[in-house]
Amino acid sequence: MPTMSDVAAEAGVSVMTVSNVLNDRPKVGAATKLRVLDAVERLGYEINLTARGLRSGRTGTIGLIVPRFDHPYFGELAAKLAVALAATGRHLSVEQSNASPESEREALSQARLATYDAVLLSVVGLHYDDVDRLRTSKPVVLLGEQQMPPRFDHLQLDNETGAYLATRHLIEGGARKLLMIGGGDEGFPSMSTMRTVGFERALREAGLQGSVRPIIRYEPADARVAVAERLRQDPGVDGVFAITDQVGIGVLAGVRDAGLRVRDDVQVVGFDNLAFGEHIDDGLSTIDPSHDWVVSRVVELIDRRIAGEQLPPQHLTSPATLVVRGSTRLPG
Amino acid sequence: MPTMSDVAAEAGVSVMTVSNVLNDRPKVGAATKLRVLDAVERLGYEINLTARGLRSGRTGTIGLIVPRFDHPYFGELAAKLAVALAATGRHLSVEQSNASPESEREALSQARLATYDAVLLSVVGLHYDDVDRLRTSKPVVLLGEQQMPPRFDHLQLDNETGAYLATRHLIEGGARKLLMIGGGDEGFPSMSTMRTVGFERALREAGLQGSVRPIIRYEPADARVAVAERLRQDPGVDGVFAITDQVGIGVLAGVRDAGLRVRDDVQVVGFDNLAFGEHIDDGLSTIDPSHDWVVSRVVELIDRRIAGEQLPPQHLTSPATLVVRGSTRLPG
DNA sequence: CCGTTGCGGTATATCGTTATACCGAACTGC
DNA sequence: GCAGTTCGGTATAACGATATACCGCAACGG
Repeated sequence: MPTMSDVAAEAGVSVMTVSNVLNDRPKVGAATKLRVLDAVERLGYEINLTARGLRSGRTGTIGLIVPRFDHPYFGELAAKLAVALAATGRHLSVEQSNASPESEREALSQARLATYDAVLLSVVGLHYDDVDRLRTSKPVVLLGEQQMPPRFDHLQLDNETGAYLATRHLIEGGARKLLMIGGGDEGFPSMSTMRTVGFERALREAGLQGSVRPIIRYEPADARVAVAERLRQDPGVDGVFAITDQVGIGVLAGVRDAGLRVRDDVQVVGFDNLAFGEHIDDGLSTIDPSHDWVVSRVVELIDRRIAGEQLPPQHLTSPATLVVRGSTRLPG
Repeated sequence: MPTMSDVAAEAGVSVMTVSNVLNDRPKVGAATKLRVLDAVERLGYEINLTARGLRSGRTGTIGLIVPRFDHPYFGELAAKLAVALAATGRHLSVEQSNASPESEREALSQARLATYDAVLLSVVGLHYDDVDRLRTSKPVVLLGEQQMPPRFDHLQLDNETGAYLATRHLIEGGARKLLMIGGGDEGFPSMSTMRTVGFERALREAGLQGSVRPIIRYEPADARVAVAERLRQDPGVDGVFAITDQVGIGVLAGVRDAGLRVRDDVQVVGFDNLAFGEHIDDGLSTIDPSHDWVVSRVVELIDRRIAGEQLPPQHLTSPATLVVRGSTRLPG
């Protein structure tokens, strides 16, 4: 592969001039510019990003580290981030943190982080200490609902309000005996804790009782079994708040497994507004996490951080809004 | 951030010795090794991957380029690849090719590809010429159903057999008037063409007629409208082959929109075996693309390519198997 | 006692860029 | 006519690793 020197020789100029042309730096004459571009064309030259990165310290690439690739939530977020970053001339590269314990350490190592201009770290499933250990010279923005060291920029969702809205919606649609699948107070303000708090606030406000059935993994299969079992034990349940849409799929299936009808017998609402929710059964009502809001904040924030702007750690909370579909009843 | 020189100074050895220790190269004494590791610890040194990459030409990272992050098919494949690669000490980094036309060019540029030890390129949505233009010194493995330049390693699915199995299964369950949603002969052996061929082979074998309703985007929403419309025009349809599971979701919804029952009135089978298919309604019957098979082939192949082994371009076809769930009837 | 071998370790060049400083020629203003 | 700018361009030294070649010393065989 040709290098910049080859191009310089071909065009009869110095390497710096080639570099200047390729980076649109000012001090280069029109005629020279053409000669260089011509030589680039003839040799099929393309820049070596590794060398550029080493010398300049910038790579043009933003890293996004997610716990897993095969969860639609991250896929949908990543897709939107990629588009938004592309618009600012940056490039998104996504890594999975929990392919193995070993690979998690590696993905979070200073060495790996340093290959990016900035890192977006989805903290779901990470521990406070894992993140606190992070040493890095590059900007890091945390994403997701988990308590984390305050020295980082951190964007999260308004879990409590979202859960409150979801639950209130169930109640307004006539539910009187409510069940939350997933969730439970974990003793610190995690996603699970905060959504449970919101669930309980809505119940309290309405003077109703409800119960929480925690599950270990937020997977459809686990939720399905848990909800079916519970509905058989406790047939009066007429409203289920699923902690995520992924859990919600399982809840819909579990309601059917128990021989009941979604909506008419048991209303169901999820959380996350994943794309498939629109087409499952008559649609899964849910809480929208405002990905677009998050994405534009993130892009703005890393722009400023990369530019070296000094500002205190930003802790932002994105709004949660209710999306009504066929798994719940409208009030009245 | 400390560099290798700092560590060398701290330990009272040369940089090469530090490098030798850190890379587990033989020619270093036990005592020296300890001194170096100790210095590394004290300084909190981590290697600069960019510098290593520049000098050695290897990065330890494999790139996976997918058309979009927000499609579960790629998420599921990427997750399995990440795990399998982690086991061989490599690291997976995923990029999206179609965030914008601009970013597609960039993702496929020699410059970008050169930052990886090998590149896995999902060719769905790419044109023959886009891929044919690819110039790269690194191994590239193509993934997916699309006709592509034969000089590349290429893994695809046995689309024809998969579609045949799906269709035969519908027929065995009693379907007599079949409809394929998505698909159509595109004039070259694309995924759409091959799945359509398989569909038609099964029909021919059974002496039945069927029709194909192409759709532009393989999205639930488009499929839903298309299938509902068709079922109203043509009420006798009792079996639908959806070209993908994603389309299948839409078909299930469309069948209900048309006032019919999935399975009892209209059997439905999809393709891809996406995770959510197990929990939608009573489960969506589908064709499994043998991701595990693909993943182990890919890992093996890039191992050999990276080792510099010379072998002719590998064109492999993964087996397709039927997964029966609640959207179809068992024969008899 | 001397040539050889092997072990532990080092000096130096190099990967392909960009940052920095500097330089010569042409132009400007007075 | 000369100092001061501006413009176009270059030489050189990094960035932080690794590849290569080489070196000193102890052990060893004959």
